[in-house]
Amino acid sequence: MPAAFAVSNRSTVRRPPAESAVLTDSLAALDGIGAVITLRRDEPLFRSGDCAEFYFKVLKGAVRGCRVLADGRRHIGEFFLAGDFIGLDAAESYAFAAEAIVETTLIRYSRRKVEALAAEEPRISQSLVEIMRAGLAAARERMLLLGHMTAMERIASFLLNLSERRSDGRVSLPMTRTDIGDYLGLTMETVSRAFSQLKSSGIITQHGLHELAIAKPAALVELTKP
Amino acid sequence: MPAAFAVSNRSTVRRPPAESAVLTDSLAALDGIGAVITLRRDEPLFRSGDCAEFYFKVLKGAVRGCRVLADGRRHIGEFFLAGDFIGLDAAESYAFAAEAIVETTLIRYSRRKVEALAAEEPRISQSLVEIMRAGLAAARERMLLLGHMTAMERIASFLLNLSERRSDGRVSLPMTRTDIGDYLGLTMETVSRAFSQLKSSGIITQHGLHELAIAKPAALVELTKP
DNA sequence: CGCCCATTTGAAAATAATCAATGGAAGTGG
DNA sequence: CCACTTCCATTGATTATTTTCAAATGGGCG
Repeated sequence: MPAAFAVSNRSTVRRPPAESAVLTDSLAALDGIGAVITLRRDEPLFRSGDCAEFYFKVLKGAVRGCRVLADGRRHIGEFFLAGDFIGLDAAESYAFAAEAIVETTLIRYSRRKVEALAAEEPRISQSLVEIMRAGLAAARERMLLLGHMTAMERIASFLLNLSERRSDGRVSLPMTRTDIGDYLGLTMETVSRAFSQLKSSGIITQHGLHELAIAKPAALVELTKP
Repeated sequence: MPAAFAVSNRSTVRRPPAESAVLTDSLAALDGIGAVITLRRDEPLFRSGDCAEFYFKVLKGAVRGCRVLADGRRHIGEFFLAGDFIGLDAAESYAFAAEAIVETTLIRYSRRKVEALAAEEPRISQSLVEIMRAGLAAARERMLLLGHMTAMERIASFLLNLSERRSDGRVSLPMTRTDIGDYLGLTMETVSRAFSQLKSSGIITQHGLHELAIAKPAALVELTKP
């Protein structure tokens, strides 16, 4: 039962520039058939099990893709930020719920129309396969992180991934500490302690609760490998 | 940098019977263009970074897909058993190394030929996308397992997944305890202790080191959820 | 038959989770 | 606009699970 996943154009996965240009170009053709929608904080985009009628692209804001386990534990499979696609990999229904973390605007594409376009334009279906490949690669990186990294290594990797989405060495964290914990397989307290430690060692500086700057990127990279 | 992944026809991912029939049928067309190869125990199929010239299908035996971290820790991304495809999702080069766990026979397909076939036969490329979707879904399940499950929950899930590949309630474990640990994000010792506990509570019985039977499947299912 | 390597088991140490309390920011309503 | 309320974040102390270190057992392969 496949589900939603994210790939941004400034992807966290390194890819030859030419290829991502192709990807951006051919998918730009989709924008004509999309409708813009807006979600308020904590508003659901879809629920797990809903018929997967649409694809989405985040324009502004942030969305979390999450599942709730039998005993109440929550797992966040993905954060979708500006530029990310949601639901490209769904089968008949979504396997995750998606909720806005902050006020968010998205483009909503009819899956049916996208598939019709893709059938005519091989370049579009090729782009979709590329996006799935990148999603798979990202999922593998995360498996490695979740299976073999310590708390600090996970936090450091997480911050570096987010920082790749901006050019100014800053990181926006619209989500709560609990969200981050559920994403990294840690508790809120462990996340908070790691942040405090990074602050006191001068590796990061905080500018409001939801924005911070990476003062020593090299030191952070060191922390990702033990 | 995408890599290899596994999907069997008796997939661990539940899918409507009609769909998997389509998948099996259209991919059977590939068998004509494949060559059979054999690997001895611990022999590499390919290394990380090798040009991804081929796809493979396991006929008999078992293969592990693994990466080695900077400090020597090893991560196993996937076990490929009979029926599984390897390398379908690779880009230009393989992102994982693949090694035979025991003596293994595979079919080797030229990637170029498969892609030519897929370009002519939309059903084939559709099947490839389906396989990638299933691979992505499996990767998500594993992220959940690695991020939010205890040692015993991981072992129980692992054994149940393997048991779905056979109809007789038995499980073959061609890999070592260390392999299993590297796959589940645990140490060899923790894996061994969990097995001992399952044996002493009568949930599993051992028939040789590399084969066991699940005596109380329901009890094992209970252990996957806390 | 014997050696070697994987496994099992035990005890100690470390990492992260849990429990608990305080502090602070954001949002609500008067 | 301010005060109140609520939720989120931080910090501390304790507990639990898993890892690490170490030794002994056992099976499989030559």
